[in-house]
This record gives sequence, C-alpha cells and structure tokens, in this order.
Amino acid sequence: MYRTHNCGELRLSHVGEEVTLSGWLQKSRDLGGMTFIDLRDRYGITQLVFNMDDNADLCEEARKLGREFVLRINGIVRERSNKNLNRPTGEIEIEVKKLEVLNPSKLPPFMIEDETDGGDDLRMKYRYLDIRRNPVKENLIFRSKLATETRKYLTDQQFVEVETPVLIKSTPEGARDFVVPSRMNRGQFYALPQSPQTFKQILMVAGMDRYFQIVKCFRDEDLRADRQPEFTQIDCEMAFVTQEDVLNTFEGLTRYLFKVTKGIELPPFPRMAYDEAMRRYGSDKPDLRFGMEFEELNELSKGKGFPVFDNAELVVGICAEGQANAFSNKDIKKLTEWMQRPQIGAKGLVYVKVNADGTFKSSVGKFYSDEDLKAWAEKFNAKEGDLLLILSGEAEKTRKQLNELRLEMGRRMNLIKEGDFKPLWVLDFPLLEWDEETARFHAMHHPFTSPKKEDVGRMLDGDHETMKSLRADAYDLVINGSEIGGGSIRIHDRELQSKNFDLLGFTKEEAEAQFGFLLGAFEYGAPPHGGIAFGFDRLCSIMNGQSSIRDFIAFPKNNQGRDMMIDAPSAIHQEQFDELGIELTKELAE
RNA sequence: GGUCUGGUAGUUCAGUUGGUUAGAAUACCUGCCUGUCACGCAGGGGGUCGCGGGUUCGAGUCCCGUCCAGACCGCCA
Repeated sequence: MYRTHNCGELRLSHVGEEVTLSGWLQKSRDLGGMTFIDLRDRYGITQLVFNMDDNADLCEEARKLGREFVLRINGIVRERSNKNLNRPTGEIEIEVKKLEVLNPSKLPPFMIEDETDGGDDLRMKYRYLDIRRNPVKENLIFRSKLATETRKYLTDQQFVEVETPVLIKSTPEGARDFVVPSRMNRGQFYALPQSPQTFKQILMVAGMDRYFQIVKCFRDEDLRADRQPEFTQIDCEMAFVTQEDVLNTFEGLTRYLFKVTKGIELPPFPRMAYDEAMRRYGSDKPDLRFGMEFEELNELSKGKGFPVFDNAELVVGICAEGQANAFSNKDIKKLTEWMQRPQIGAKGLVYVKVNADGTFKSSVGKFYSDEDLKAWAEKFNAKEGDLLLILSGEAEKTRKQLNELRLEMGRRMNLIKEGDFKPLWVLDFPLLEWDEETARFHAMHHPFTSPKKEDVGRMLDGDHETMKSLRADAYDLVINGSEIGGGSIRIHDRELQSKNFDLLGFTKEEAEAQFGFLLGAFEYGAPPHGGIAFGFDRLCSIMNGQSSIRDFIAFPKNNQGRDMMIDAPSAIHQEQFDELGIELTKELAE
C-alpha cells in the first residue's frame, strides 16, 4: 500500500495512529541530532521527524535525501511540541519508522514554491514541475470545479451535452483556420473548428432543443495574454427562445458559478445597448468597476477660435477626480506622449485643471475664457481639484482613444478594487461591420445572426449608412471590461438567410458551397433558435482576478504558438509528406 | 506585419560617464548544530555577460545585425 492518508489530512485526532504516506520531499531541515522533512502531495504538507536517539541509521538516511525525491514512509502520528499554526497539519508530525525512496529526483531548475524564482519560459518548459506549485495547481482545480458546476447547472436545465466533430470544413470567413491534410483524400484538407457554430444550429434543427458542450476551439491568429490558439468554450444553443430567454438562462449560470465557486452573490446584471456603451465608455466592453464616463463638449467648445476643436467631428473628455494637483505639467506631457504612441495614436491631449479658487488652468486657456471652462466643468460635475482630459477628432477613433485613457487613469488612480466583479450585458450590436481592407461589409458576430425585427425591412436599402445602422439580436456578456461570452438569436428562415448572405457579398454559389448543409437543414423545419458561447479559460482567469489565461491551462502555448515542453510544432518526415501528396516550398525545405 | 521591454551564476536580479580579477540574494556542495518549519553558524564550488559583427588601447556597458522571451497594436466573423 502506498498510502493510508494524504499529506493534507492528518490532525490531532489521528495522534497515535500508524500511517503510511507517499509524496514529494518539499524541503528538509537538518539540525544535526534530528532532521525534519516536509512531505508534499496535492493535498498538503505533512512534517516527518527523524531522531538520532531513536534510530540513527534512519536519521542518517533521511539527511541524504534531496528536493523532489518521491518517498513512501510509515510511522506514528505524534503531537508536536512546537506547533505550526500556519499549516492545517501543523499540530502533528510523523515519527518515521520506515523510509523508502520510490524515486530520486534531479535538482529542479526552479524552486517549487508559491513564490517561485522561475521565469515564464522555464516554467513552461518544465510545466510538470510548475504544476506542483500551489498557485498553478489551485487554478487547475478551480477550472475542474467550474466545468463540473457548469455541467451540473446546465444539465439540471435540461441541456444535453453533445460532442461535435473536430475535423470539419474550412470556411474563409472569420479567423484563420488551422488546417489538417487528409491522407485518404489527397489534396484535400480538414479545418479545426473556430467554434461548433453550424453543428449546434443543426442540432436545433435536429430537435435537441437545448445543447451545450465544453469544447476546444481553434483559431490560427496571433496570441495575447488572454488568447491561445486552442481555447475552451462553454458552447450553448437553445430552440424556441427569444433573446430574453437566453440572457436569463446564462445570467443564471454565471451567478450560480460565482456563488458556488467564489461564494459571491452577484446582483442582477445591468444591460446597455452597444451604441450607449460606445458613447459613454468608448468601448463595447466597458469596465464598470469605476465611473469616469465620457462627456461630449461639441456645443460648448466650437466657435471659440480653437481650430482643432472647431474642425473635429467629436470633442469628448473624462474627469479625473482630485487629480489636478497629482499631475504636474511634466506629467501631463508624459501622459500626452503616452496617448500619442502608435498603439493609441491620439494627436494630442487637452487638459483643464479646476483650481481651488474656482479659476481654471488649461492648455487651451487662450481660446477659452474661465466662463467657457466653467461650463465644461459643470458638464462633468467637476469640483475643485479635478482634472479634465479632453480629446477631439473623428468620432469613432477618438472614443477608442479616450477609452484607453479612461482605463489607464482608472489603473493609475487605483479605482479598481480587488475582488470586485461588475458584469454587464451589451445588447443590440450592429449587424454588419465595414472592412476597410476588403472594402466590404462582414458580419460583426457571424453570418447567421438575426437582424432585429424592426430592421429587417431596411436590409436591402443598400446604402452605406443604412447598412451600418442595422442592428442585430446579438449580445455579449462583459465582466470587468473583459468579454467573456457572446451570442445571438439566429436566422432560421431560409429567405432571410439568403438576404443576409447577399448583404455580406456572398454569391448564391459561394453560400451554397460553404454552408449548403446548413441552408439545406433549414428547409426541413428549423425552429427559431439562439445561443451563446462563453470563453471558459477567460472566465476562469477573470473570476480569480488574473489577466493571463495561461495559468488556467495545464499546457499552454507561448507567444509564438509554441508548446515549449514538447517543442511543437515541429517538422515531419518526408514519408508523411509523400503520403499526403504535399511538398514544402523551396525556402522552407532548406 | 508593426511598437515597446528584457536576455549577466542553477534561479531571480544589480552592474554608475566604456577602465583592475563581473557582484548580491537564493539554490547547490562540505562541516557543525536535538524542536526546526524562510532553521541557524562557518566554509566552498559555480559565468562563452543570448549569438555574430563593428567602434575603441580597452566593451557586460556604445553601434549594426540576428535569435529568444514577454506585453501591446494590427489580426481574433
């Protein structure tokens, strides 16, 4: 027998019992006459004690053991004379009678401790050692719990988990596909799914009514701290539902998950239209953990002789409370330069400081009187000591830039409290998005998203502004400024779907070639349906206040999409190429 | 495709205007130590300063190139 107990469960009540434990040597403390060893497994740490007086040979043996040796010991649980109340097992120790090295270990390249000294690349290369550390281990356990509770909740709501294929068909819309060559169909390729979108809709036609799947999805795009090439979604679809039904079901799921895993009771989620989110926060995923909402100054700023504002489509700003004195001229200059970096691309930054005596100090003071600036301050409800930061330019771009500034100021002013969760439904997304590069519209969500009922009539007007103004029954769940889920009510009517493909510039033949199977299915009694997908990795990280999803994934990829542990991707053998009928280009073959 | 930051001992980092033999902490090894739990004390080993080129009497330090890692922009229906 390898163990009677684990390393986290022995207490005073076990004193006197003979036990067998197995685990890794976390650390040993050799005091000469006696040696202490911390034995670690997934469940905790238990102290072993060896004494020269009791058994000199065994004690000598214990002194020679190194870090991360795998041990099995047998001994008696004793009450400690010196208790360590920082540890759950700290009131007892094991007086070891038998010691066996199950496996020695090389010295690990970094410390297996909560605060490790290992850098990211080492940790990834030796991920099996990294996962022994509490923070990563706890994250993976959390993830498992979150998946279990998701299944429990959705299953209770009559959802059925159905697996959909991983080898599917490539479609040029959306993200780049990962592509898999077919040996049996030489010259042809599968694609890995970016999401099980079409399959879940077909399951609705098939009468499954409520489907979910915790499923891997693949997108061959550049990575970020919160973006991996393979990631996991909680993917769902429901038949005979309105948008309201979907929102309620998944608000219920989210609140349930927060309650059972974090003990947090979230209030009902507020809702905001896309347009409103853009106007008030310059973002379709506003972080509501702090205010600092946008105020527009077009009427109050134009016609006073300041050409930059006069010529701008939009003059808009935020009010940083109490920051007038915190920002010297030099700080403002630095902040302006930060805004002018190519990543943000603001032309400049106008500030107004509300002085204690009711006067104003501003970079545009020579164009605007104190009277003018007072009117601005009133628009923001600004008090003495507040700092207004104002941008101008083309409306869409300027809002985006001010969003970056708002988030930066929120961070600098420490307005974001740890453990604070602010969910938000963003509704009424645009149906279409103009793509400058290809000079055509593409679906903002995906091509099966239903336009809002009241907009269906306008769908074929054709002019640019009308197309832009079309709204969809599409929704995102945002928590703390991070998109954690998105979905829509789908088009279930063949006619409307064709119309939508027309808008997106698909010819009948293209639509048929790519999505013929779905369109065909829709001709056999497709029920009204809609759904949503949650980014599971991201949900894990947000719920734990972490910005990177990598430590919630057992074996993540690095920035370049490489798995540093197994060293993938890698070259393949010539025989494999031959079987597949594939050849590398000259440059790559060298 | 682009911007920025970094690469020095096993590890995390410091290293000033270019100037003797490149340091600290920690880990590791040896010895001492009977109540430690960040054990303590004494001693010791450990470096192609990412790689290549250049400037210079002299380069960890400056310049060019390149590789690697991370964050971000583009991209992610």
